[in-house]
Amino acid sequence: MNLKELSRRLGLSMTTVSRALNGYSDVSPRTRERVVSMARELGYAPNATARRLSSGRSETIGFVPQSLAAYYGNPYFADLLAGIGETLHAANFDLVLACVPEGEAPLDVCRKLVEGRRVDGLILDRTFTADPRVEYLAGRGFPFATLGRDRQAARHAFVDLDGERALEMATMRLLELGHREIAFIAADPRFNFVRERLAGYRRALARAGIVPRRELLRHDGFGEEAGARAARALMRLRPRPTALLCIEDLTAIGAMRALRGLGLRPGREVSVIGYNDIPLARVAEPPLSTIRMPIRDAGRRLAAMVLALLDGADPGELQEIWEPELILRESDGPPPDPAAAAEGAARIPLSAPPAAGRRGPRRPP
Amino acid sequence: MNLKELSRRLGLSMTTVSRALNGYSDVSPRTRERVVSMARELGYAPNATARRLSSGRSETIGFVPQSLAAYYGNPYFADLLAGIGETLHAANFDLVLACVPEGEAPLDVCRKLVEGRRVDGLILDRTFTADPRVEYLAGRGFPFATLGRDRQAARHAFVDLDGERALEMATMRLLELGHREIAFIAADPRFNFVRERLAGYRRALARAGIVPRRELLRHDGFGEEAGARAARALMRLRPRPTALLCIEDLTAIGAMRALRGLGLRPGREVSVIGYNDIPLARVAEPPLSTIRMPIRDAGRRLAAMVLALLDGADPGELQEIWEPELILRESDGPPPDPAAAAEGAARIPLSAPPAAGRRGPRRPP
DNA sequence: TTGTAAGCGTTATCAC
DNA sequence: GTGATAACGCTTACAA
Repeated sequence: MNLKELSRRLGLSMTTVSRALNGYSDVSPRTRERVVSMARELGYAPNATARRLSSGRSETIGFVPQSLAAYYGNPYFADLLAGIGETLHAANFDLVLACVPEGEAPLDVCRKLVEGRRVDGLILDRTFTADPRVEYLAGRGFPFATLGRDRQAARHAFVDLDGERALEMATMRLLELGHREIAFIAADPRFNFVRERLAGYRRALARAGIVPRRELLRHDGFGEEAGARAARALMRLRPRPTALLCIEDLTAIGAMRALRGLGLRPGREVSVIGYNDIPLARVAEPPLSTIRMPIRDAGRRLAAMVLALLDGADPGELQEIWEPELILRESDGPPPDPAAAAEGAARIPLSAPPAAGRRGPRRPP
Repeated sequence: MNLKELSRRLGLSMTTVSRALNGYSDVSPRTRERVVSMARELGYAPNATARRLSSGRSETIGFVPQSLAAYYGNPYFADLLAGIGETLHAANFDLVLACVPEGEAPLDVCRKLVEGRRVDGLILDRTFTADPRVEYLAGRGFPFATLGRDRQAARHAFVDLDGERALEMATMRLLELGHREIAFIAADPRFNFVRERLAGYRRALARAGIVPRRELLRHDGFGEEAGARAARALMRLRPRPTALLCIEDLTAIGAMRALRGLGLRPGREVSVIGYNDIPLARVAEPPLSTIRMPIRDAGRRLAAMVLALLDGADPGELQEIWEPELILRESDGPPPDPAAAAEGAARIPLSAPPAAGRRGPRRPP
């Protein structure tokens, strides 16, 4: 059953039927009613492909993850997609999920989608500071929105949590608790959000007059395993860090596991703070202090932004930096020996551990 | 740049250019080369929508999850999509992810996709025993494959782990360790996989001459929270179960957490076995014994099956039941008091706890 | 308010 | 080997 057949049966032209069905005003109520009820009766559904070709719109938005691998084992992916999907669904748009296969560049996937006119707009996540996907799309003026900023952010729509501020808050919290040896388990610094968070960490420390030793910063990656590995390495340092900031909750949960394995209680001997507030964070042991990221809402906004772009909105008006919220649970607390930490640790120089007796008191063995 | 313009520049007809580009044999090598190089030079990419309309194929496969909500917090979703996506990508098909909004039926989403001819085939997951999506699609002879069986499974392609066998193995393992009070934290029994696993549990128990008390079976749902809740309730039972089978790993991880909260060590006082072998299972505390589900491979197979269906394959030839593998880690072990468990517990009747002194010895308080 | 007809950019069917 | 030309099923000027 197609439009031609339906109009034939109604004794009307395709034009009139099409307009009746699409809610145009210049069709008589009686005709519309006849058309609609006959369409339902005959089970008519318009052919989306034909509509798309004719209208020049694909009614489809693509999502091109930086790497799906980054989401393996990561529970918040479904929530992001749900937010995007429900918004697109309401607008009768399809969501194409582009899975970038190992060894292929996300840029090539973007290209395929854009040049084949398979999508009207795109959503990107986990932007690199210099992101080839962004350069390409912004260069072409193609409608897109990103989760996270990058160096071209001024030119496109985005939603981002203020990661710099977030890590500043988390670091300040630890400083206020008396920590001085604060480590950061980060990830690949090509990710812009890694840099931002790092900047917040450094800023808070700098304000406290602390330059963190190089060894306190690690770029291990996402996921539990990476967090555990990093934590174990950090615990071998002397002086030993009394607090661990983690790039993501899974990292933090892995780190806490490693700590427990070493007989160190997270939140007591060593504080840990995560990022994202995944469902697991609330029920971790101990419940993880973290930064709340309303990922579902972010998905909704991203989809809405792309839709707005298609309606001619200005990308400059579609840039949102959300204020972070620090969720304090039980994985952070004062360092075990605040006096020693405050006195000794803060003056450790940037690179090598101090030569014996050269400066400052050493920690008790 | 479109086909017409490209052919004009080449001084060839659209027909020839189209055939040269699509690898037809009846075009001279010289012409093909000219066409291909000119196309690249001018950055020609065919309009997918036009191709789709003309060829009658949408080159798109849809994935309609039973409920995306079931995947919130569930880490294996990305892996499933990766498997589907990489296979489709290789075939130059798009993957449309249909997010079923709360309050809407997955069936309606299927309808929209099928009747609007937006997809050539579908993939479904978490089938109900009586699944409206399946009834609808099978009834129309639409190409689709499911992750999991249902009562119409004979009529369509599917991949499934043999859940009945899996739970039989898990239950037998516990019986061999000496457990007799074995609880099952299940989920909504409309899911066919819940029924299958339940059947395996019952079969193994029956073979050991055990009819489980009704209270030992719970239908709490997925996720950590549900698992924790169920475990706490089960631990209030007398006699107390010495082992917990869980419908999914997250459930099991939640259950283990609750046990620890009650001062019970998983793998010692109470054994726990999960299902799926998500990455978290390996690093849980203690490492979780579970059933391995190669979800990525399942995604790959499902996509390949739908593609095969489009090439005319017979659904009856595309039905795979995979043999489960029990992964033994540290969350299972003998019951704390095997003698008492073996003697007393097995004879508890099905429904109510025994009236005092009516039959069998009671457990020591 | 309704109808005619020209696209949309391909692929497919024929002739030549 | 190559080229007209007709679909594909819809939307949308424009005409009536």
